[in-house]
Amino acid sequence: MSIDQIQRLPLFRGMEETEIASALKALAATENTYQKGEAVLFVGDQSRRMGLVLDCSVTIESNDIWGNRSILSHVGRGGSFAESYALLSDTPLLVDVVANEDSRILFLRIDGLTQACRNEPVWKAKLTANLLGISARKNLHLSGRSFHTAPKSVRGRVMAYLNFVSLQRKKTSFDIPFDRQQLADYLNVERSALSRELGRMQSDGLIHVKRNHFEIIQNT
Amino acid sequence: MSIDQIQRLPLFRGMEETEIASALKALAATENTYQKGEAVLFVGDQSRRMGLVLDCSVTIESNDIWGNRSILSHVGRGGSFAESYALLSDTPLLVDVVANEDSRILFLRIDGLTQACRNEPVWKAKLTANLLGISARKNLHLSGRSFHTAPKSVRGRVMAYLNFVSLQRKKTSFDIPFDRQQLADYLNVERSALSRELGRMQSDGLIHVKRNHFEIIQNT
DNA sequence: AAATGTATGTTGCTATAGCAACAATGGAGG
DNA sequence: CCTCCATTGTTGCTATAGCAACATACATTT
Repeated sequence: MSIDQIQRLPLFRGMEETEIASALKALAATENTYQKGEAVLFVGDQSRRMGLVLDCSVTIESNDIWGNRSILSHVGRGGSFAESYALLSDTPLLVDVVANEDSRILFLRIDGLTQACRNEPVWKAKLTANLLGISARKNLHLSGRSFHTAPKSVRGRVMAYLNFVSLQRKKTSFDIPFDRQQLADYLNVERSALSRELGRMQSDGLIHVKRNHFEIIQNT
Repeated sequence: MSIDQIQRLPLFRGMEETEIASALKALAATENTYQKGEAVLFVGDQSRRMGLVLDCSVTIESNDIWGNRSILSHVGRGGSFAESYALLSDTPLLVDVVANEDSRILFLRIDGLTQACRNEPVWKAKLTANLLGISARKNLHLSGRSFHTAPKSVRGRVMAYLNFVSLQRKKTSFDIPFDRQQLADYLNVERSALSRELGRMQSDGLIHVKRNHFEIIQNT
């Protein structure tokens, strides 16, 4: 991976090449690849390392005893996951992290990042600041998901989600990173109920759907 | 407020008295009081300041157009809120913050905390590190709420929540910080459906309820 | 203690989400 | 082009969550 690709990652933004090098060394960076569907981290794991998605994407999900999956979020290229668990390293994971496609993941050992030491290196301060921003953003994402699952009706949830994506992309026509089952699991509804409702919304003239491409039709 | 009370706040943990003084000054700390039910922050606000609960508690909630409330979290004494919005200061609030009782709030201007400057003062590094920990913890709380609202049945949600509180307090008998309506709004269910289900769970011998005191009955 | 207001419990009705089982569609590979 | 497999759509049944309206219990004030 080229250095300026790394510099573009949110985590390393604003850092000099030499600083990144020090950081990667101090954080015991290791890379790993995962096949589609393979678990990157498991419920119950106590990871001291956070993950950084170098290629493709992963899904953060919770699976209960009866096999019901609930998707908490989707992390794309450049995104990170398990920072919270790594920082609070005594807390076992409450979620699974699963590769969506064949993915490349960089692991960084960030416990100890919050232990202040004398003569702190510059890279550490920058990295902490970046991580703080990332954590803040993740908070908003998690809140976002709460909003998308708050409405009681399937239609309400779909609208909340599509509306959000549309605002984010600043387009009324867009792809979503989920297939039907995943979208259902993200919105906490039944797949068949979702399909049914999407059909109804389409005949009601609210949206146009094809596979994972959506278009929101403006009410004139 | 006495200095060692302040030092016990998670945000200022591990900081010397002089460091805290510098920090409070640099963060333009201001205090304010709110009456029960009064809004501390409104949806749409763009606050550059985070809030710190000095006394009593506040609720983070989202109210839709039809008056349906959804409670995202409960922040007690020493807890903080709106850090993410303050750090990402161009992002308008998606939630209301409401005082649960007559509350005292300390506001701190933390935007700019992530802008690195030469010769960073020690207090800044410590504060950033603390804030990172707080943010991480908040992430887990938000995930937690997702788990409590993931089950499709009212009973499932109640059990998920009570189980969690019980584990957290390490007791099978405890008070919860919500009244019925608030618990219903936290779990995203109807208050009457919640009451009905609590009754059923009681006659099924799963729990014992009185007002906001709960007891989980062990299945022998 | 009476009175008032708020919180909680109760209940019948109805809409709809979940479920299961099956059908159709679309893509990938031979 | 055909086959196979994964994804998506369809549909009838049933349980239950939501809703509304009312009843009861509890707390607070005078």
